Amino acid sequence: MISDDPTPPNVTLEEIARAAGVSPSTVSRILNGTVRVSSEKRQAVEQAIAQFRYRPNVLARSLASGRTDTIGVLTQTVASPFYAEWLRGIEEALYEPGLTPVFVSSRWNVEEERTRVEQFIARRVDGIIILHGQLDESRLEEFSRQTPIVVLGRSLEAGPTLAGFPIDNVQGAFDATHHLIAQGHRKIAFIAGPPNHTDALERLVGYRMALEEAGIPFDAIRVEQGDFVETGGVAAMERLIDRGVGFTAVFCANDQTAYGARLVLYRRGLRVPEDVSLVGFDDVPTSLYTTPPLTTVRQPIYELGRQAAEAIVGLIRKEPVTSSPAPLSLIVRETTCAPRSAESRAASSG
Amino acid sequence: MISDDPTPPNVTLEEIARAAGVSPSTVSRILNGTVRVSSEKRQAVEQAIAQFRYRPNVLARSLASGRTDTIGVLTQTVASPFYAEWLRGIEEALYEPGLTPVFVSSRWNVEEERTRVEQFIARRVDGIIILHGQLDESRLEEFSRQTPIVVLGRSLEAGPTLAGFPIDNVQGAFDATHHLIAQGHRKIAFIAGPPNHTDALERLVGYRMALEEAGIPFDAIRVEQGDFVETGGVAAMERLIDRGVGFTAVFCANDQTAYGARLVLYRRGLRVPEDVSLVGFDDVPTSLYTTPPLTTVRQPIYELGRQAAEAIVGLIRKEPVTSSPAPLSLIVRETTCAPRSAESRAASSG
DNA sequence: TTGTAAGCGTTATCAG
DNA sequence: CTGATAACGCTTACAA
Repeated sequence: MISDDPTPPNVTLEEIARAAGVSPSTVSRILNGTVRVSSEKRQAVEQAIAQFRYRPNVLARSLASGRTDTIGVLTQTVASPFYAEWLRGIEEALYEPGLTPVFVSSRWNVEEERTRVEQFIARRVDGIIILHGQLDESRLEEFSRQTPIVVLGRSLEAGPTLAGFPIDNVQGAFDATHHLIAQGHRKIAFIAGPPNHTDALERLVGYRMALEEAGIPFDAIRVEQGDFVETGGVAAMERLIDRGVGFTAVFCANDQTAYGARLVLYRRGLRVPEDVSLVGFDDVPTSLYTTPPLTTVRQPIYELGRQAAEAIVGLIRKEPVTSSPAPLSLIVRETTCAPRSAESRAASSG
Repeated sequence: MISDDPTPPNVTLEEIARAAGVSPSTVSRILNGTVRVSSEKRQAVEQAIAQFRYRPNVLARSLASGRTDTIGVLTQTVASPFYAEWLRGIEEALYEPGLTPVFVSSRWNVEEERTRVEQFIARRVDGIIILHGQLDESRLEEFSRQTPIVVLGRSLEAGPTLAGFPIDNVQGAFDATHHLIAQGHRKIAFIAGPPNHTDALERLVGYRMALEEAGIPFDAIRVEQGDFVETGGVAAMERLIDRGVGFTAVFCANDQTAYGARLVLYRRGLRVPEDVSLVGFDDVPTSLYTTPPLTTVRQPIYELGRQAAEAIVGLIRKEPVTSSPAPLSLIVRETTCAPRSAESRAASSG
């Protein structure tokens, strides 16, 4: 909707053919290495290509061949350390098979999400990778009939062109909470994620399960609402403290939330982990460098990205897809320790 | 009941035309709103479109129209908090004009960078935005003859289809260093960026200029090599301390470097800012949440992204492009303060 | 091996 | 307003 002039002077395959004194098909063959061509003609063609700086028109090629060698990648936002790492995994894994990822974000909007997928299909991408997403399963199933789809972070009824890679948030959250309990904490607060976000909900479940298993009664007063970003962590932690709720540890629904919480702790003069233990979720790259380094549940994000990429390639090739994503793991760093009241028994050297 | 909704693989415009009893051109017209059509036929067509779930093939459309409504965006990596924010700016600004960004990264590889740009051209993107990039100017000039190009972070001789948006790294680094000096620091260390990176070099220049202006002799012993990521900051800071170089403040070539340096300080029991003041560069989103929040030079990344996007749109429309990027600004937060006293050398010896 | 020719799905140019 | 009919640039049987 912008340009108003005709296509810029672009050299075409036909012109190359003419210049090299061969037929268009021969040029095409050389370009794609389809069949052998006499080195004589090949020379001529290659020279013409170089001379005219010829670049094949990908659009025309795709239109004719029915392939675009392109994978549509849909995320909620591109502006997050979490997604960035994930995209990198996809990108690297797609590089070798010669596929190009096209990243697009739906900015947390379901409507836009649907539009984006439709755009992908309209662009005839060879496959689509969706991270989470809020599209309902039937819709996904429908779309997948037009283009293979892999959804990361969701459990889907597998089909020949649809695969879901669930992520075990419950287990991860359980482990994190359990770790705190094992260190002697009983009053463990939880800063949740967006109430409509599946991951967030599952993490809450894991938290509750660990509590229950340890015979610690769940108390809603220790649960605050966050939003998966720093500001939400700040607000939640402030409410938690101001309300006078007692706690010796805080489990945050993700790392960014933990960053926000950690800042409030700092402002209030509460030390981490001596006064309050802190655990995050995701293991975003920066979490290794917070002060002190954050104990968190590691999602092998980069790996998951790679796997999603490999899965979509498999789907495209109609190969069987093994959907067993890498497991989450608790990474104990330095934001957790035994609560002070238990110090006498712990006798750690810190 | 068997579904009467088989969703044929690929419905085409022609089939819609047939189903609606009109000619392909009429369908096309309705799709593009080119000219008025009788509401009678329009009805029929729209119904057919809905019924068959028809989605126009973008490839064919582009091939025929010579327009892709797409902007190629080339970054070094997609896995950086810095780039993410920048991409978001581009994405938002391109949304309104109806353009779709295609993000691709060259992974710090010059060769790949060239390949990517060529791919963009082969895909007939309407324009290209490059962040920094290592392509030499003549090459860029050449490429820009095929497709308009905007380069952010570089100063380029402007042409009708090429524009560079330089960023004043020197000034930013000068301000940061000056801030430290103004607070009484005299022994200011500098952790540099990659030696072949223009931004890194310019920041070093700014550092030296501020020193010089204040009559403080430059001492290479206080300059350590980093690499713009956390690990480099860690290594550099360790060398700085282990070597017994005295300093009361450290200026880091970027925020990620500062994160690494800050961790070493923490490990060594040096407080920030009481024992050592710390300044970064970029103002990555997380820097607001480090402990304590990082004093840094703010690059209005999001804004720059928007501007780059607007510039490329301008170039495409052949409108004059005003290339005056938003200036950098020092954001004083909590990692800097006056040095304790002349005696207190942070790393005075081991 | 190499050339010919028929598409691929739309848009665009002209007549009606 | 509407419908033929060329492009658009390349791939790919099908022949030669």
